[in-house]
Amino acid sequence: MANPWTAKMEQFTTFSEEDRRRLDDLASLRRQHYEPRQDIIREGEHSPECHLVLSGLACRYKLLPDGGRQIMAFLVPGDLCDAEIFILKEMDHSICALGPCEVAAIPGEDVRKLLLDRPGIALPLWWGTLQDEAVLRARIVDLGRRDARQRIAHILYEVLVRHRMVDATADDSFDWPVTQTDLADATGLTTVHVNRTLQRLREEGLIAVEDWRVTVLDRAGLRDAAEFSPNYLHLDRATKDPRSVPGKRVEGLI
Amino acid sequence: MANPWTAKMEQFTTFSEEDRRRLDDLASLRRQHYEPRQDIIREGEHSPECHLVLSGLACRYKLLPDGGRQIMAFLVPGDLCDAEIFILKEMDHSICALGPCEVAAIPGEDVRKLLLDRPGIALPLWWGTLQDEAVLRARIVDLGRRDARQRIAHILYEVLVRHRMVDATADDSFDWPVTQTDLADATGLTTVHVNRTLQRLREEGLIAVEDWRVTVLDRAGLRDAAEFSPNYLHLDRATKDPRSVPGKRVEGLI
DNA sequence: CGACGGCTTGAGGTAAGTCAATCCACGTGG
DNA sequence: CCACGTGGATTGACTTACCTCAAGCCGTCG
Repeated sequence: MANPWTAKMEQFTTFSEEDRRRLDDLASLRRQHYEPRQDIIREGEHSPECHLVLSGLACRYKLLPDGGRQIMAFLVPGDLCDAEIFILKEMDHSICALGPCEVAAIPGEDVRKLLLDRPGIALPLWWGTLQDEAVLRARIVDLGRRDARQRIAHILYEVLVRHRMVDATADDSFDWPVTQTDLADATGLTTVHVNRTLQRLREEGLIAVEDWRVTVLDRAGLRDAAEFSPNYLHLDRATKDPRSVPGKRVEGLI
Repeated sequence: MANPWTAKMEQFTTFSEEDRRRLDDLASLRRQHYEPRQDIIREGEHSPECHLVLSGLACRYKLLPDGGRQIMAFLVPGDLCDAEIFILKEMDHSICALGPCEVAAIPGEDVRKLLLDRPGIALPLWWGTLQDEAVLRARIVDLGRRDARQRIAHILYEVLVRHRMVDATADDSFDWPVTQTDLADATGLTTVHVNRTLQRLREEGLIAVEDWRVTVLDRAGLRDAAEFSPNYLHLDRATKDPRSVPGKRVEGLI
């Protein structure tokens, strides 16, 4: 996977060669490796650089007074962990690598410079944050109005789509270094109930889980089980610039 | 209440006279009135202008295939409804006025011009969207890991704080044109259960509800019931510019 | 080998849901 | 002035999806 950051944004726009080169530079400047279960940034901290997931799976989470944990979002390659550090004094939640992760640390200063030099980049960047926000809203709908089976199906289907968005070679499976306890903390359920619900999705022939990898066996079935409606990902390309290269956008994602 | 938009952003920064004047102009240019239960913008629509709540209470919501509704956020004066229209082709959710609302319709073009003319406004504007996003995450924690009493207490306490943020004269009560059915759709509960839970909060002497107005009788008690932690609102002012007027920020919010 | 983390299973409990009726304030039309 | 309809709040009786507790299983690793 070349640069998942540009790949993600190219669902929305087409970059000039120079734009893409500058983004690639930023993404390869300071590469970091995180071990499974290692925090990338913690609640209350501030960092002069923001973090971009290059490979692996991470999550946004918050710890509760009673020791509980709520996972608010899964981060796939191409997602920014903490764009808020440009503005806010400290993080109001933490980010943790679930499996082994490659991460680019991007100095805030460089992003500011890039936005000045290459004004065409601001919009795709903003689009990315708006998509992230829409993903949060989708989670709210899940937690508020759907049962366990729908919640889990929705998360899995969404992660599949978001993976395929940044990796045109991906098939219907993806790495999933997520314990059932993690999934419980993301869906607002208990481990026990997640276990029984996953069993059911497997029995129904919708998914298979093996060796920390999920395979979607019946894409339409899983989509229906999740009542998945893709509009919130805003994958309809906005710019219709006739000069632009047609190629990059991944088709047939949903 | 003068201009709730600047009042909100002044929790974060201090504007120059000229900045404030320009913002005031935008907020008063095209004033609209919405009746209770009237949609301000609907899922699937696009609008050339974005909407700012000047007075009243509105909500972000999404309709589900089965006819259900999930309210994802309450909008108080000073909140932008649909900043995404600058970027995205269409809304992925709807906004509805809960009570009578005064709304400013701000042409996207004017915002772009303002950002170019007055660069100092970009950061406070961005801060606003980041706060909105943090409010969404708080809702996820609520829905995922808290029981009915905590959820309702948290929403009420948060709305109180956000009101006080934009209205220094506000006491411990606020307009609440929200039916128990609305509150059920926001908390992921049923009307029946919301009813019993509200009764309990009243019996405990934490709140009183009368004539579409909530009065918080025991602020500390409600805060504890909600396990409210204010850090996600990022009310610690970031800029420490010594030239700035000290006055505008509202103290003792929490 | 034992310890451990993650998965699985069973039995029993509870917060919240469902269904259905009643009450009350209101607005409206005859 | 009253009968009526309506939307919202309230209540009771019953059901259920999900939780709790507790044990057992299995592969991995030191």
